[in-house]
Amino acid sequence: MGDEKRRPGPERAFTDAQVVTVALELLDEGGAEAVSIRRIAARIGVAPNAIYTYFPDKAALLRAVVDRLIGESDTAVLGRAETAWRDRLRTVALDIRGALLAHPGSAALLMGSPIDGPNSLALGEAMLGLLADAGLAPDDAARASYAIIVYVLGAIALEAAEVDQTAAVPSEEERITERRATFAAVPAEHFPLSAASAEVMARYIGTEQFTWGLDRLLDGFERLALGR
Amino acid sequence: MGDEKRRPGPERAFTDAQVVTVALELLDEGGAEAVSIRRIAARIGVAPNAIYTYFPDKAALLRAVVDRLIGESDTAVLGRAETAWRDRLRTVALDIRGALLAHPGSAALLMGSPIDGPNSLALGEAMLGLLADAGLAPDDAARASYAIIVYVLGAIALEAAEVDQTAAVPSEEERITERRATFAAVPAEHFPLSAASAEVMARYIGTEQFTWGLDRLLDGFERLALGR
DNA sequence: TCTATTTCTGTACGGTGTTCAGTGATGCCA
DNA sequence: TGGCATCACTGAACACCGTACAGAAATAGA
Repeated sequence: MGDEKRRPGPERAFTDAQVVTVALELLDEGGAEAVSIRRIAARIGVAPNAIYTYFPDKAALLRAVVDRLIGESDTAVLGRAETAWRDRLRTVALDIRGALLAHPGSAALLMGSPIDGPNSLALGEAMLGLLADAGLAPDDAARASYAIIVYVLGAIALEAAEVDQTAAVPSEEERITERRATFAAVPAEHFPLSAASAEVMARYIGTEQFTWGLDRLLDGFERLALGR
Repeated sequence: MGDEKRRPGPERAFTDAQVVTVALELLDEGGAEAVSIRRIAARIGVAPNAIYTYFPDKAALLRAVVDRLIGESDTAVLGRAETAWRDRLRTVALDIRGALLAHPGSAALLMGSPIDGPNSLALGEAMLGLLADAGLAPDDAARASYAIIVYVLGAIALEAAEVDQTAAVPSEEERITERRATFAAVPAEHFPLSAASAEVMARYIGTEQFTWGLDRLLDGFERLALGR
């Protein structure tokens, strides 16, 4: 691990970590489409193609950004065995949701590149341990772990799809208010059930809906663990 | 509804439906990034900016494409009351998954624009009716409906993220084989649980995993419907 | 000291979404 | 019937984008 500074050539003017940091800044300021090689380079103070010294192409850069995002959320609670497994899972799921929703446009990145960086692996490992604690057989634990990731990322992606990525993130309450206006226009004669559920549908993109669905999934796991 | 041909100006040389069709062709041939205004216009045989007569910007165009995709899957089975609600839901979920996975890159579009077109509304309405049949209270039915959409779209998005969008879609078995190679490289000393579950993890992107998670979610709904 | 290697720059290519100012065709109204 | 407002589309341009290629400067090891 100690191979510092042994190659020839001039000193590096910046680092790959710095590139990822700047990419995240741009993501926060202007959404996913504001993350461009040229803009990153300009902010670092370097020619655009200098970036290619560190990443083979833009896709690789975005993969690194995704892994940084995953690593940002605090997953330590997953291993804390003194807390009930259900609470630990809920906490981490909410934590990840919060971390990702704080960066508008992060969902677009998540869905655009495979999630297989080191931080993602560590998260998966922690969840496997937790689900084993919950009483699931190893294979079931793995399947359950992926189902949770699917649910969490799906929820975030759908929430993020509605946010204007070029502006600041509105609060949850603001976003719900806007949706209420949308669903008020649903024609009751064609879609009676939807019209009657307009209020609940407006709240689809809220924390309660998120935990409601998560709890149903966890109920399903529990039934499996108890053998019915 | 009968306002055909009353405005001045020359006849339209093409239709918005045609634009969506061509966009889908390009999506199938070259993935999401092949869908460009200029390419669509070229294929129709028209100047690029002529597209702006029909759509205010590219985002609106993509929204129309998304709704077309949703409408492509056969949701008629949702209303067939003689089949058990669980089977109906499973069938439709699998159908949607199939329809979307047939178009590589469609997931990227789905996650990039809100899903509120007419076809999406119709799908939601059908699911509300079905979940009411299952014995859920109206509010719970709405929440359950969204939870399912979250799960289905999340699963598809994660599967699509791994596919090279510029080539033809590989078969499920091919994709799993590729993942097996990836997870064989997981270091067992750092991630023992993950390494032990490598085979299941390789199969995350398969039909069985998809239905496994869906069944857990449906189990959770059932528990709610039975009042425990 | 020489040489191989590495980092970064300048330049360029082919693409993108979108805007703006025309140009001609059309239906409506006086 | 003539005029006119309205519409569909074109040509040209702008400001970007990712990235390939060639070269210059700097450094480490021989």
